[in-house]
Amino acid sequence: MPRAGLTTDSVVTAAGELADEHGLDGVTLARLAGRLGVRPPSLYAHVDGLPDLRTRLAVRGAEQLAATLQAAAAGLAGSQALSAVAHAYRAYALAHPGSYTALQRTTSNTDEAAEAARRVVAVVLAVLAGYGLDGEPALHATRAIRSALHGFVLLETQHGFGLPLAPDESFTTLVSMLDSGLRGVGGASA
Amino acid sequence: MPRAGLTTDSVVTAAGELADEHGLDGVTLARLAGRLGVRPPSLYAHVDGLPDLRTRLAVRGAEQLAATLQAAAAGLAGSQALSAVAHAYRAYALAHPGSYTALQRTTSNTDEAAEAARRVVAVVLAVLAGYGLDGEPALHATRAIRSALHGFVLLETQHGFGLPLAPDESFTTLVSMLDSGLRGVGGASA
DNA sequence: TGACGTGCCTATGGGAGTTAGGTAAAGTCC
DNA sequence: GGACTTTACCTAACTCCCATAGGCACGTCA
Repeated sequence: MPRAGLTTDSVVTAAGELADEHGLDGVTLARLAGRLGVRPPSLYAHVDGLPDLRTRLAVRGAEQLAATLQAAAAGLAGSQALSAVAHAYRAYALAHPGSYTALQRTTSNTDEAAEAARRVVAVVLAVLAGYGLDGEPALHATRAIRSALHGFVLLETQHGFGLPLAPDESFTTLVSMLDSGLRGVGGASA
Repeated sequence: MPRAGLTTDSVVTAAGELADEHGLDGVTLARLAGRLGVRPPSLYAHVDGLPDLRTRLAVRGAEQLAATLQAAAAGLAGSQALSAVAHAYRAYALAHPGSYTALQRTTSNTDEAAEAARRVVAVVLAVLAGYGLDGEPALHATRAIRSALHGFVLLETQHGFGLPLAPDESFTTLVSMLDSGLRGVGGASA
């Protein structure tokens, strides 16, 4: 029997595809092994069990998200930067729902995950500088923005919006609320 | 052997406690049966398996949340109402993390779940009326508010905030951003 | 007091994650 | 090019979970 030629990277990649198709809970070692043409125990040579696999998915997702946001914000400032980052954030989550869920559900904070999270925060902080915010108030505002984007995307991907109302417009409303919210808070403290 | 005297209600209540202690994924029929002094199959007399139990947890959580928000908003308007609702929302999620997770993850939309969701939306819409918002813009704003609260609470309960920064202040920042965001959007369209 | 409904039980099956130990393919050194 | 080492993958087996089927005994009501 020829070897499948797996690596940790190819296993995690396949798991990501599985997560985007069947949801994060649909990622089982049995199904993943089936897709890779291998028996479940063989995966343990590349990944240390299901929790480790989930952590790796989360780290990969965080890194991709951070890179996406950095690229989106490049060369922009103020409202334009905020809007670009927000839409890039949402686009990533919609395109990779499984990875996004994984990245949210991580409890084990590895160094790589922390590093990716730091990059995301850095991008938002750079945007906030355009609103005259820095220091501790900027950190609080970062949390607020992150919360809003995260919540919206989660509700949207998990079909939490009951009403038949265009999500695009709702998202635009959210972004402009954040924009004027930042001007209100920033204007008071800057 | 004396009977345990279970009812559907007592089973769901115990499951809610379990969810708040061990997380929603920690709610297994085996563990639940152990807590109730009963064998796992006995639970099927009161609940139709694990998915049904999760749905019931979600419905109960949604009803409790709606009632909490209604009580918090009573007699208030404008910024005060917004702040009261927001803080009540966060307090409920922090006090009942398991139920809150369940209420978020529901995919099966029963009539009761829809009704509870409708009540939550109604409370927020009433608050928005104080900002001069109604109709479709109010619905979009409702989604925005819900997203922000939901995202914050999720990040907080799942320890998504890496930095050692007081969450209370971050939340206050979020609420005031929403407040000025609503004034910005509301003033433009009302 | 006897029959009935039903709450809870044991027994059983199937599927998932995980570990232990074996086999054969791929790489390495003389 | 042949022998040794490494390692990718396998089968077998264990545990824990959800779920179903069928049986026993408790409580009620005529």
